[in-house]
Amino acid sequence: MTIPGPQVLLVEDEPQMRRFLRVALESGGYRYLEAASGQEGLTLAVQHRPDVILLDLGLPDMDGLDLMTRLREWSRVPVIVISARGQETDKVGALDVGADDYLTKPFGTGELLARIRVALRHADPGTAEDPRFTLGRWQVDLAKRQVLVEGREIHLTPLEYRLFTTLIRHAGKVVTHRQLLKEVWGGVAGAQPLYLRVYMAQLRHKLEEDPSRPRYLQTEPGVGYRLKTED
Amino acid sequence: MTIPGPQVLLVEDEPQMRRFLRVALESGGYRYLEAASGQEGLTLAVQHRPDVILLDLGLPDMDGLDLMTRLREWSRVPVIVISARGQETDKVGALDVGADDYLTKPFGTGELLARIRVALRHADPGTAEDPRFTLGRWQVDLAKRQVLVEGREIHLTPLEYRLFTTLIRHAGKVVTHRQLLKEVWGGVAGAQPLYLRVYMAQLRHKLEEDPSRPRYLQTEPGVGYRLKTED
DNA sequence: GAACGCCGTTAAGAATGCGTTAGGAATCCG
DNA sequence: CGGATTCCTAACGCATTCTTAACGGCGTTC
Repeated sequence: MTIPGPQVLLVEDEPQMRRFLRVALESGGYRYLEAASGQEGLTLAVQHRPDVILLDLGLPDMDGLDLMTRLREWSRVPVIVISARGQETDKVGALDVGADDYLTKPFGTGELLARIRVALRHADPGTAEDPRFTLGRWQVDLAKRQVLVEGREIHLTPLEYRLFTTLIRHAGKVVTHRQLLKEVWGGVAGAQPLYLRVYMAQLRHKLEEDPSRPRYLQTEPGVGYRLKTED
Repeated sequence: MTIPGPQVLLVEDEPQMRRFLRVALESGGYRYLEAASGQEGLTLAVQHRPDVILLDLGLPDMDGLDLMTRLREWSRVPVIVISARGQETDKVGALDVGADDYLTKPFGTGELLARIRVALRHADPGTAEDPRFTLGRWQVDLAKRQVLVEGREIHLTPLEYRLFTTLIRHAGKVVTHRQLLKEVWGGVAGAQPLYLRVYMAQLRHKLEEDPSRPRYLQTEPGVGYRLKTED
């Protein structure tokens, strides 16, 4: 399965150029949206909130700079201007009304895609919500290195956390003693299976409702441990 | 008199080009800083924290892409590459290791200045919007470089401020010792975890209500520190 | 039913990491 | 050049974390 990529809106009146860019963008993994006029471009921008806009300045119905100005009244979506006009005054004008980049035709698709990546990088720092691993009463935010049990934060020591996240990475599957020792203790010589018993007990105390009868942190006798996912 | 403008660091080995750009930048209202080699460029970046870096890829002592990579280990300062090489692979390579823009020589000063304005706009997420960070009794105005605790202004030394804002930028997340040392001390060789203990103690004394039991500036033993956000 | 293997639990000492203080070096600024 | 600020470094005590050992329960085997 593919995660739907960022959405790109192309505002361009020439059908030939649209076809060309559509292929480039879709094969680059982006969701594609197009408008043949400035009006349509504004409408689509409102409706779909694209992640990047590619804007041709030479539109039939309205001036590209006007479109930029109208757009910037309510949105800061990155705009990459693509234009046949390479005059410096054109570039400066577009950049100063809020465009983020200016590409002069003709340009290579490689460069275009690279500049789109830059634009997305700029926009990203706000939109990124941390992915969370959720199981029963537990919520684990791997980016924050934070473990919540029923919304309350639980403190785990470095080894506890590594053991827990190792089980999470292999959620549902049995992880052997040997593998756990390797991944958590990093192949240090003295690592013994005894450590696992001690730390699993600590984890159960901190995380399980009834530590003596664990619901998720299960033992596979003679083999290893596993984090049970379904119930 | 003029308010000191943003500071621009130029990394460029050709004296002629340096003279040309110096005039352009200073008459454009920017504070100007120059380095003739990659090493010097990195050093000046650490010491002066420029607002924008103009980087010529053709340096005598080190590859421009290496410089980008080293820089991006601890800083997100906008970098505009200026290069005589206009090949698409060069552009894509530079943009993908973290450059924000790529200008091919020769270029006009008007365009350069406009692209610098774009870069500054990105770095400062909107002068129209709050560059302010609020948490509990604290108010941080990142634009003014001002920290208020219950409305009273608290003076932080440069390193204290950098450490604090680094934690703010990763608010909620654990920032490892290594990462903090890189971002605050700029990857200088002698940086030791001891520094962090000393400066965290100072920050807590200046900012926390009960420095011995910090509410926000929390320690993650064996890992790093974190600015706890209430959620 | 005793012996054994495997696991969970607890606790205590060892090792490590952390907070704190303070003094001297380095730097900045007038 | 002198004073003030800021930074670096070392030392010490305390807290946390890791390691290790001892003991008891449970099931299986002989």
